[in-house]
Amino acid sequence: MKNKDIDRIRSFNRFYTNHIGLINQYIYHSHYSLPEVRVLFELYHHKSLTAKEITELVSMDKGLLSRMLRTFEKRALIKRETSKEDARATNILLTPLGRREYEVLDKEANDQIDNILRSLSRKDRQKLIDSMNTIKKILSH
Amino acid sequence: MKNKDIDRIRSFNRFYTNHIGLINQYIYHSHYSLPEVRVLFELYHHKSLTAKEITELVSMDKGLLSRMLRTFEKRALIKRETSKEDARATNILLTPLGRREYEVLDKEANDQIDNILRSLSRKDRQKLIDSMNTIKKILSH
DNA sequence: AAAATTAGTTGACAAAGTCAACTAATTTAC
DNA sequence: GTAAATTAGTTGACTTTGTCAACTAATTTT
Repeated sequence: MKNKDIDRIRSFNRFYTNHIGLINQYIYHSHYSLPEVRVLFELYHHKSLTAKEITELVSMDKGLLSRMLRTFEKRALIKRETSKEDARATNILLTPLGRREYEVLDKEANDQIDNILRSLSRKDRQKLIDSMNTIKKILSH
Repeated sequence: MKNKDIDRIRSFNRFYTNHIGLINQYIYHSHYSLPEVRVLFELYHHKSLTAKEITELVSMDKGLLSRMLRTFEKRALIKRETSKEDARATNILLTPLGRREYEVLDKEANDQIDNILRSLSRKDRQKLIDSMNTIKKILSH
């Protein structure tokens, strides 16, 4: 039955939106906002990115990002290097301090998930991860 | 391996946040914002709610909700009735127009999901829903 | 070499959310 | 039974987040 399927999926979407919201609250209470964490995440996992690339990765307005990067720069979290190939573009990368800051957030996020996993049996944990992988694979087409 | 599990879950969370974001964009382009849709959803599924109850259901600031309800009232989407039992509280319910408006949004959301399901084989569809139910059950404890 | 495009910055603004003070109604506690 | 405390909802002031368009400087395209 198709309609029932749709309802189940929408119900899951509501449920999971809520679930992720609860998880994010935690990191949210650091002095980084969620969009800031996402940008730091991308910078951490890429060595170097242009502002353009970041806006695409996290689908953020370039004006907004520009200001965010300025505050990151003031806090010495990032370093900018004008691209050799194209002087319009700037390569942005985390400073050692920026990397350390991200690692704190990363640790908090890990702990958060770890707390949830801890409350589950090994069997449920495996089922959870299998289900997530299944969903990801199916929806990635 | 626990760390790998954590990574997989975080990866799924990023993936699904993004996925839901894409789905929501669609409804977002109606003239209702996401929080507005959530409030309409709750009102649609409850006949009558107090403002207090709504703030709890969608975890929204009461000031913000108060203003939102005022605009809903101006657009004749809701009706308010002072509670007989407690004159501080107001029972809020959708007008017939409000219900029709929500049904349009609901239809759009269904179509959105339906489009995704359409692209899947029956087998994948079943696996997708099973996985969602599994996750929901495991994480609801 | 002029015209069009692109990366990033800036300013003006709109939308969303937070917080505390306030009113009116209702409990609670003496 | 009445004063004090609590509760539902409104309002105002403010912050944060996001949008949009104009602008500068560099680079392609024609």
